Amino acid sequence: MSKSTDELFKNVISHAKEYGFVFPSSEIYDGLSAVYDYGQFGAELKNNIKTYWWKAMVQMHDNIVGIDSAIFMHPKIWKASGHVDGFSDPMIDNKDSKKRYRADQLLEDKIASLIKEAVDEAKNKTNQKYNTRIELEEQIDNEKSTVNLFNEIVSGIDINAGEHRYINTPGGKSEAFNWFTHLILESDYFKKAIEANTKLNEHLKNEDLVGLKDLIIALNIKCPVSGTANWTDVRQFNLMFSTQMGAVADDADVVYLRPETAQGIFVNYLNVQKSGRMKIPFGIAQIGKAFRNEVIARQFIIRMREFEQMEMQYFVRPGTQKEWFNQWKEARLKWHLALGTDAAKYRYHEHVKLAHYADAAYDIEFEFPFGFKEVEGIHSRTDFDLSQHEKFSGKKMQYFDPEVDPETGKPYGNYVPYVIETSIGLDRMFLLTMINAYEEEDLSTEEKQDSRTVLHLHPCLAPVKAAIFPLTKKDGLPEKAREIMDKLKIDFNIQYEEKDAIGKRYRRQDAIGTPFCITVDHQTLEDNTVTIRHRDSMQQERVPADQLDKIIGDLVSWRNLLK
RNA sequence: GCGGAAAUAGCUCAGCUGGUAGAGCAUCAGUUUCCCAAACUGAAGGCCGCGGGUUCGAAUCCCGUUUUCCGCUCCA
Repeated sequence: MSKSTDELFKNVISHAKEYGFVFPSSEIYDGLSAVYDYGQFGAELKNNIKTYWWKAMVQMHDNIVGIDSAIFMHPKIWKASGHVDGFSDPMIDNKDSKKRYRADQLLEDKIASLIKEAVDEAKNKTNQKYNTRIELEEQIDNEKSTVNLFNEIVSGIDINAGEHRYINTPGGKSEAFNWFTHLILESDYFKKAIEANTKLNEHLKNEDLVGLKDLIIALNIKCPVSGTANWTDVRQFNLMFSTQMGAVADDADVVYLRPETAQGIFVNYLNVQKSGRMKIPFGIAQIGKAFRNEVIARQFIIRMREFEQMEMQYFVRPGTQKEWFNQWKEARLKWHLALGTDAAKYRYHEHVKLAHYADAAYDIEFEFPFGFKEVEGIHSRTDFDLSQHEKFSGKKMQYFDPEVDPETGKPYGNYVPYVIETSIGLDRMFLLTMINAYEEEDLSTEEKQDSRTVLHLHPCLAPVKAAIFPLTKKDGLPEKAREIMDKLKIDFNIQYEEKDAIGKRYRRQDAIGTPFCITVDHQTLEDNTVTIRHRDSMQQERVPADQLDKIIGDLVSWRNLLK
């Protein structure tokens, strides 16, 4: 990060606070870490971003509907979704290097390296004994594949039955290969690894943090950075917030604050499908808050404990997920670019390591001053979520598809739909919009140094659509200006200002991104025309006052973004 | 959570080797002004982050603490 971009980010943050966009939460009580409040203009801007999304997703698609599900949900939902297990990681710190690790990953790595020792040893011995060259294929001769090999051996899969996957011997796999696997299974390294693996799984299952630490000590695992085994205790990091439901403390059940809005959609999939008579493919959209106890939550509103998501889950026929995935990937980037953002600031990032539920995943990333960061994710979630809920709830999540498959000539029939998810972080989108709009413009001439800070917000998103100024606050100009404002404020968010020099008022509106300033002068009293000044060009034009609603209406119309 | 830095008016900061708290902008009340900031007069605004210690005396020195920033660690 260069000095100047670093500076830019800081300036945007202080601008956001100074002009009523974003305030630190509970500031008068020293603040609450990683929680922020949206101020008077921030709330407007945020609402406008939501409206843009909702219109683009729901209003513009006749097969997508929106819901608003509760933040509290049945605790079993989070078991089904995998959040209860996946969202609480055992962590351990090395006291010398100050590095933090996931305890389970440290152990898995150690187990993998033990297996590798066993395999290498067996390989060498086999090569000696049979005077042959057994080579592990390249693709499995690394740690990850070693773990796979290990898992297959452990789970009793007969590797002899497989193809030439593990061993590449010129003379076939028969005797040398058997000897090789025999050596592995007999190896002390391997036995140690199996034992460690068994214990690891046991401790994880029982949430035995002490056991995990003991195991790390017993295996003499060292920090890769400091090289010491000077570890802290293993601690549990719960990434879900919990609270109690029920007024009487004794009877209260633990419920979680949802860590994502998606599950609210999945558990209502049947309700929406039936009550709306939805036909596949169809989508369910939702905007709502979600909560995550991040280990480190920083960098302003990019990572908050309480945040808002705009998600759409698109239910499709199995086998068609790839096409839909690609289609939504394109469509979502278009939504971003329609705002006029420089396309070079966006990029796709493909997930190489996929989540347990996904068969494809792309992020849309934006170049923030501190680097490219995910703003939106498009994930192909397969039928994982609905199948899980089918399993945990016992309710059938199937859809009967009466359409005829042209290949078989029969209807597609019953299936659990596949899901394409588009999920955008509203707060990140907000920050992106602010950063992208923010400019410190140098307006200096030879005679005079001058500058202005301006938010080049898209007129559709601007918190205030227009400001009305009487040129001076006498001669009946304020009255005339208020008269014009009263007509406009029915349709638009309007501000009235009469204090300070006209130039200063223009600059104040620039700072909050108001696209248009309307000035009432003496000529207005004569012929009912006003000047309208455009934020970005600073150019003025004189127009009839009674056409303002149409002129402004056209300029801030959603048509400009959605067409 | 660890390490480093910082915290003084709404904002940006000054305040020396301890001696009663300062500026500019912003705000408020007026004056001036027919189109792009910083014109004139006046007013208000501070437990110098919080707690302790040293001292006759602490914004200033010491210790602790909180918050923020910058790194590291985590993030389907």
